[in-house]
Amino acid sequence: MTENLVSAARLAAAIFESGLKSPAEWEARFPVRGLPEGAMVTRFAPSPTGFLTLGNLLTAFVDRLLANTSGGVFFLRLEDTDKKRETGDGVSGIVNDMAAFGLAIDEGVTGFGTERGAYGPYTQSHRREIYHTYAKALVEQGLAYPCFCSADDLDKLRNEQEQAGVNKGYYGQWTKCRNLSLDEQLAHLKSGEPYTLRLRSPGDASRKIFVNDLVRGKLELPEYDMDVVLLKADGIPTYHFAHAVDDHLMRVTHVIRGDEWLASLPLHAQLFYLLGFKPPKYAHIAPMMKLDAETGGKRKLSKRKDPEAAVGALVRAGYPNAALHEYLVTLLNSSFEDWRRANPDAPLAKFPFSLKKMQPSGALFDLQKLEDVSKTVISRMTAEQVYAQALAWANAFDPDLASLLSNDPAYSIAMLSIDRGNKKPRKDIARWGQLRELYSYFYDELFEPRLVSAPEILQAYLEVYDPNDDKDAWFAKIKSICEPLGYCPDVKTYKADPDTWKGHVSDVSGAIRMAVTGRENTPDLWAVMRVIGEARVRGRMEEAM
RNA sequence: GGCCCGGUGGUCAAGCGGUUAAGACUCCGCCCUUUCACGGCGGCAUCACGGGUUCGAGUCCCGUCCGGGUCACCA
Repeated sequence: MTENLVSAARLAAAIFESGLKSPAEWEARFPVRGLPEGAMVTRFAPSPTGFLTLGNLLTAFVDRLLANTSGGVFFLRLEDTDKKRETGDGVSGIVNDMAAFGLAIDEGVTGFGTERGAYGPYTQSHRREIYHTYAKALVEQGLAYPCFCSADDLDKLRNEQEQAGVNKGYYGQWTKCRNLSLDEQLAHLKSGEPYTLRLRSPGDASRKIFVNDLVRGKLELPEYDMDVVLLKADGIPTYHFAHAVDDHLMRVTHVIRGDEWLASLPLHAQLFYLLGFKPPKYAHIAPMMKLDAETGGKRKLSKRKDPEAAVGALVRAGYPNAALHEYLVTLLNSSFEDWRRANPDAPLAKFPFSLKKMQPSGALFDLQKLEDVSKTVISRMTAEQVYAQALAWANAFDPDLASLLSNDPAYSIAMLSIDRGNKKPRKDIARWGQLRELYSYFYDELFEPRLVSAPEILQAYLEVYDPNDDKDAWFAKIKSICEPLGYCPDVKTYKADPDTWKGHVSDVSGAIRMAVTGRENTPDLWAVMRVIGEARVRGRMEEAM
């Protein structure tokens, strides 16, 4: 036994550079966080490959929610251990998308090459020394060994296994490098051939382990028995090893990730155990899905195929963050809709979000539902809030609209106040990008005049029009011009005997609406006319005749 | 193929052995309404299938089928 340990120490010394810190030193440098009981530490750990979709953001959103509701910490870590996929600055896109989406981080990566927080570095490529410390410790305990198999060797191995109809992988009898003698290992090392560092797994696939997942509950899975690669030939860790080391040292309590990681849970459990770490709690959440137009089936939301689901595209379209957030919570916990109805004005953070209430299978990204949620969210805003947010959006994406809006703020706010602030607010705006189209007639620059087929209506109305009329007087006048022109002032009367009339009040007000706004569909006409003012009303009506 | 996870209306879903199987979105009717909306009411489910267990089963068990994931020096 001691003999073995001595060998292991010699092997470790031959593999690793000298002067490495000890695990204890890292432990001391990243102490357990002094957070109150129950506070959750969560992290979002994407690989830096550019922008994010709503689906990607789903896990980050859960992370943020959990940290918020528990008084914990949420940070951003970069998993840039795959140098083959490196694409320059893949960081800024992610940071920008998160910021645009309204997801703040407490610590971690803040931009290309910048970060803040006491548990860094938060970029894996800068943590090499730390990984090597722990890798060395594993080697010293005989729990890891260098593997000199080349990519070709491994291909051959897989072929053999395929032929034999047996599970593929580096395990059991197939582990060529596992039982090399120290002298053989040293000789290989000395020759300078590339090698990886593999785990000497004590697992036995015929045994079961029980792991707990916060979404799915208790899971029975086979023990992990593969000698996975811990350190690649370039000395950079694989995801699995980095996950264990980082989440332990960064004192993460809850790992929220896509359910594609479920299968590696036994490996991770083993890694934490062998490293002597307390494992975090896990929640594997299903990815957001999309109905595939070609196959007709569900498939994971993809950056490439679903550009409309990219965070940048959603923000550009003008969905308010609050709407995006509410939509996501609706997807996460369906009980949210009931809660929201009961607490229309409560902040989202007050919602008792529960991982257990999440559906284990993937939900479809539903743009219509998003639109509806967004309309409701916006309908509950005050005119001032709508103005501020719409203007901020327009400043970024539609400068012409921005100048129209800000030209006369009081006017714009008056426009946005129509049918708003009452118990049944109008639900017309789903995204700021619709504002230009929806409210165009309030601005002469955007107004598109339309000819009205019944000019006599306009003529008659112009004679009685008084901009100072209150709503009842206004409405009475509309009715008063109906009959002389052959229109029925009362809808029910009209319906009882439609043939004796040319139409009813709806046609009369419709003609006026068309002349004044160029639309068939607008908010309350009386209010619209008050806002745009007498001059415009008269001018447009005359023009429409 | 091995292992794992799922399967309640077009969509998101409640439900956890006894319910007329909630609710939301979409769609379609109707009602309310000066218009446009909002809102209200109604319609839209053989709970994947087949066997059990039970007085009784979306709800528990087994099998089948279907969907997804995973088996990399990618994450």
